[in-house]
This record gives sequence, structure tokens and C-alpha cells, in this order.
Amino acid sequence: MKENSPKGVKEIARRANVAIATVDRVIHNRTGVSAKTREKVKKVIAELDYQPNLLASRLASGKIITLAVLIPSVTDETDFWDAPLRGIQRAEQEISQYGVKVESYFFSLKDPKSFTAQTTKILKAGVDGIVLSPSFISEAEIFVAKCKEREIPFVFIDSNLPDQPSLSYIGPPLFQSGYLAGRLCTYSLNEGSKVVLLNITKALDSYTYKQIEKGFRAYFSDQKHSLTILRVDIHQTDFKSVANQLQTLFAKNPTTAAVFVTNSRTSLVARYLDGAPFPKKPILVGYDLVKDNRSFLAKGTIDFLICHQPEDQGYRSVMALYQSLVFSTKINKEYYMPIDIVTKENQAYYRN
Amino acid sequence: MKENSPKGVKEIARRANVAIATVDRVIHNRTGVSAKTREKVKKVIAELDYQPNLLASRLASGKIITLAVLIPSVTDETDFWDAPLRGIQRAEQEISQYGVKVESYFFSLKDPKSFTAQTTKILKAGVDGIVLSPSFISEAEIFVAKCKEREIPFVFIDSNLPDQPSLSYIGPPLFQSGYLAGRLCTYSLNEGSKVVLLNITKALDSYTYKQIEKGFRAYFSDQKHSLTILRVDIHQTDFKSVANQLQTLFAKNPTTAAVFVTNSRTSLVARYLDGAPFPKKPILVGYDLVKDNRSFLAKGTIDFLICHQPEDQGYRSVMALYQSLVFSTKINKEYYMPIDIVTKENQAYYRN
DNA sequence: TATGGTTCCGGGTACGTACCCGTAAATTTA
DNA sequence: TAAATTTACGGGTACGTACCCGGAACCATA
Repeated sequence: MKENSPKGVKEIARRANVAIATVDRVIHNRTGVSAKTREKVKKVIAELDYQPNLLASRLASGKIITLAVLIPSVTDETDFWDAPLRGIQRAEQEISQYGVKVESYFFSLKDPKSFTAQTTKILKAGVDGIVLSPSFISEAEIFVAKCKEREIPFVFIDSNLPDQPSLSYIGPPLFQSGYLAGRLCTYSLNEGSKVVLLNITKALDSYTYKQIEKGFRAYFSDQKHSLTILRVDIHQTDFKSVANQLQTLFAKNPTTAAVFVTNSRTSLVARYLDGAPFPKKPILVGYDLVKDNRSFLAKGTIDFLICHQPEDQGYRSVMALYQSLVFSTKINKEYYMPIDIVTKENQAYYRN
Repeated sequence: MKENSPKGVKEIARRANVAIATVDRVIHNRTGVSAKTREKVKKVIAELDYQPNLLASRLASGKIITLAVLIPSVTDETDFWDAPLRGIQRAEQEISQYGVKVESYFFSLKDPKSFTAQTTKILKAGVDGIVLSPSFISEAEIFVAKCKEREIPFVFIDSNLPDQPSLSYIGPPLFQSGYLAGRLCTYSLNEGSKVVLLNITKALDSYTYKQIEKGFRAYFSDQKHSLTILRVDIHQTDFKSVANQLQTLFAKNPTTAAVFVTNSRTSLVARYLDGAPFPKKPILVGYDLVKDNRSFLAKGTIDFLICHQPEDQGYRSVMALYQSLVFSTKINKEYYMPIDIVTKENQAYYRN
């Protein structure tokens, strides 16, 4: 019952009549092999459909692969990035068994300089691969240019810079996500009323918001709805400012039937709606099952949250790099997360 | 910069003044070590917070872990199980690198005997762990009893036998899933109309359908809806029979406003609805983004599909066994999949 | 005390690959 | 054509763990 035939490089060496070291050179395209020998060995490798034993390989090399993760820090304003971080840590734990280390770097969403500072650290640390959220476009572009120069692969998480040579983008399909938001806004909607598209943000990450807005508008033009879309930008993220602006908004537009918040700050609107008297509460649609949104969803103030499995985004980003570096697996340039609809009824089982 | 301190068992052996083999005996609780020595070694292991190098361990042992998967085969009637199978194969591919083999066994949902026949094969093959869908309750109970006897761990996928000593159940939270179905049926619903709960199945897997039905009814009693829930069972799964029964059903109940199909055969109803004249098409809610359902969802005949990430179920089932066997990771007795709402707008990005 | 049987323990090799080092052969240079 | 390089290749050890095998120490019995 025992398979006594030697395996791997040893068998290749035997069949090709060369030393193991030579086989090794061929496998790793190293120099020091004549063209003739190289061909001979390659042929045997192909014949045997040789698959290197990764256990042995990693063990022998002793090398530790280091990955860097660069994402926004969790703040009291939003804990959105807590979820990707959890996924990243889960991935880390899984692959740490196999000689891979993951180092996390955090920057402040309020401060592009903190982003750049961290990129410097990462480059100095000399890592083998990078996961990053390119929240600040021009800063990120500078960084990835340097990565490319150094041949360090990187993947974008949650938001994308489509024209950059990233290994992959792992995040939501923004246009379609906005499109679905349109649909969700129109459940039990009477014709002729107004719909508000609400950006609450300091730094308008143009690409992300633009794509969402395009999708949102596309839904209504596809449906030939006759209602008005009112786009409102609020550049303050504290509750008071938001409440003030909403006050004015609703005073001017009493027939507002739905509000779509383009990011996770949906709870700010919910909080306002809960405190204001409405004959018929507008439908509220937003993003992300963050802590502050949870209770409003449970209460019914928020009707729908669109989510893109942030934890899984973190997990997959790290794993994509790992797969690429260790197994040389081909990675899709775009990996779109599903567009999940989270409601009061299914939120308990949503894996954030 | 080089860490020259010996690692692992060697270092333990040095510190405890014993041979490597003795350390090995202690680690694997083998016999042949005096109580005194054992204690001494254990102390050193604790001090060093020793983590075995899995690469080296798996390499040296050379053992191949074999897992068996027992699921229904894909038929032309439903390709639901294609998705879990894909997930299983993805997992297999990932861990085959590390000396794990996965063997798939298929049975026919129409024939309990085929299930039993495959279980016999599996036991004969002598595997280290099993993933199974316990579609036939009593047959499955007999099988898992044997597994328990032989101390072979097993996990249930997609449907559960709660009282059995499984390592884990990986599948949907059925009650809550039915509950959400209730909610989905009531979008744009006028009071006073009827809702149909429709089971189209030959073998009524009592536990699964009962749980879904309970959840479905619970929603309506929670909402204090005044409408009637009409439960209908159709025991034939071919289109003609189903169409006939639906004909009678709708003739008798013209005010039917929504139909909830409790499994993936939703497309049969959609096909009927498409061909029948309706003043107002009832809302159609069902399960699973299988091939036959896709086009009806895109057309709008099916309004909502509830899905539980079947591919991921397959992936996670295999990985749970792997984690448990290789890393001795603790596995949750229940791992509930999220309850996803799939619509025309987000189906393109749904990872089935 | 000799004999036989346990119990306990250490030496040593193997797993499949990476890579250092030394040397023979081929090539260039003088 | 001999010497100096360069190129090509093989021997051999190491990675950290598993496990075989053989020997010493201990114990019991006659």
C-alpha cells in the first residue's frame, strides 16, 4: 500500500539525470544552468505535472512574509473600519501558521498628512505586500507609484482608484449599490414626492460618492419616475450641524418621502427624525451596519441599510495578497462584494 | 540580526534536559514518560508558550487527512447543490496544499437508499471527518450514530438535526428566515387579502419546513395583520402538476396578494404566473438564486429571493472540519448563515 | 544472583525543499 | 598553450517535527 516512488524534486532530478540543486535552479529561474539542461529539466517537470510541496518549501526557506495594512482608524465618530480590521485579524491568525505576518497601520480620515506619514513608515519597514484604503486620492497615487517602483504588490480595499496598477480592488460595486438604494427608496412611495440624496462628509471622496449618485439617479430615470431628486451636501459631521441643516431642508421640502444617506452616518439623520414631528416619516435608507445605526434599524427609523460585508473585505484583501505571494495565484483585478440589504428582520444574522 | 536560539522542541529538550523524542511524547500524550519527566517538560512548554510549527509537523508526519462530503447530487430539477459543491471544491483546493484530501459522495433526494449506500462507502473508506446534508432524517441518524462510535467528527450543512452530536451546523437560521419572508410578502400589500405559504416538495423534510413556517406565521402575528395565511402543499414537482394545483388555488382565492414558496422551486410558480392573466400579479417570494429562478427575478415575476450563501456554506463546512482536525480549533455548535435578500437590482453581485 | 519483562529515554533518520559551497568543465585572456 | 575567469553542476546540510529502534534502568520472580 505504500508509495515508495520518490517525490518532487528528487524524482525530477533522478529522471533528468541532474542534481537536486539544478532542479531547484530551474524551478526558481536562477542562473547557473545551461540552456540544454534547463530544457531537459523543464520537460520532466511538465511530464510529472510537478506541484511543489509548500509545506516543505516554506519550512526550508524560513522566510517570513510581511504584509502591511493601511486603513482609517476607528473613531468615536464612526466604527466602520472596525469590521474590516476584524477580518484582517482573522486572516492574519489563519496564515500566521504558515509564516506570514500582518502589520496594521492606521491613519486619520481628517488628516491626509497622517496617511502619508504612515506610507513612509511602511516603505521603510520593507514589506512584501500592502492592503490599503486609498481614501485620499492624490496621496494614495503618490504612494502606489512608489510601490510599483519597488515592485510591492498592493490591493485596494473598500474604495478604488481604477487606473492604478493594483493587484485587485476588493469592495462594493458602487454604481449598482446606488441603483439599489433608489429601488429601496421607492417601496410604498407615492408619485410626485421628493427624494433626498444626502452626503454627510467633510472630505468628499469624489469617486466613491459620484458613482453612488450616478447609480441612484440611474434607477429613477430607468423607472421613469416623475419625482424630484434633491441632492444635499452637509460638510459637518456633528449632530447639531446636521440637525440644523435638516431642519431647514424639511421646512423647505415638506413632501420629502425618502432620504438616502450615502455613507454610514445615517444614524445622524435617524436621530433627527426621531425627535421631529412628522405626519408620515420619510423612508430612510443608508449604509453600513455600524453600531450607531443598529438601534435605529431595530426601531424602524432606518428602513434599510446597504452593506458590503466589510469584515469579509478585510479578510479577502489579506488573503488575496497571501494567495498571490505564496501560491502565485492569479487574482481578479476587481472583486466586487455583494450588495446586501439589511433590515430589522435580518440584521441579527448579518455578518458585518 | 539573526536569531540563533534554537526553536521549538529542540529548545524545550535542551531546557528540560531530555531528548527531543521525549518532548515529542509529552506533546502527543504518548506513553513511555515518567510522571516526573512529563511534568518537567510540560513546565518548560508552558514557560516558552510553545506553538508547534505546523509546517514541519505536517511535513514530517506525512499523513494525509481525508474528508468526506455527502450531499445531494445536482439534478435537472434543481441545481441548488451546485453552489455548496463549488464552495467545497474551493476549500479543497486551498487546503490540498497542506495535505488534506476531500472526497465527495452524492445521493439522490428522491431515494433514501442512495443516501444509506453512500454512507456505507464512506465508512468503508475510513475518513477523518465528514460534511453531510442530513436530508433523510432517520437514515442520517443511523449514520451519525456510527460516526460517533468511530469518533469521526461530522458537520451538518444546510439542514440540521439539532439533537445530534455534530461538530457544527452550518446553514440558515430557519425561523428568522421565514420571518423575513413574511415581511417581504407585505411590501405594498393591502389589508384583508390572502397570503399563500407554498410547499412544493415530494419528501417533506419536516424540521426545515416547520421552522420556516413558524417564522413566517410569527411575523404576521407580531404585526397583528388581519390577513389569512393559506398553507398549500404540492407533492409533485413537475410543472404540469404544479400549474394545475395553482389554477385551482387561484380560482378559489382570487384575492391572493402574495405567494411564499418555501424552497428553490419558486420558478415553477413564476412560470405559471407569467402565463396566467392577473389583474394584479401577486408578490412572489421564494428561496435561492438557482438558475431557473434567475430570469424570473430579472423579469420581475419573482420579487424577492431569500438566500443563505450556499457556496459559502460548502466552503465553511469543509474549513470547519479542517480547522478542528488540524489546529484543534474550537468550532461553534451552530454557525448561522446570514439571511440575504436578493432582488433584480443586486442579483448580479450576489455570490451564490 | 541470574533471568525475564517492563518502563523510560535518547540517537538518528526521514519528510521535501532551499541554498551554501566546492569543484570540474568551458571559455576567455595573455 | 598555460593561466585566469566564468559557467555549470553536484554534494551536503538545514528547516522543525514525527517516529522507529535499540539500549539502559528498574522491577519482579525463581
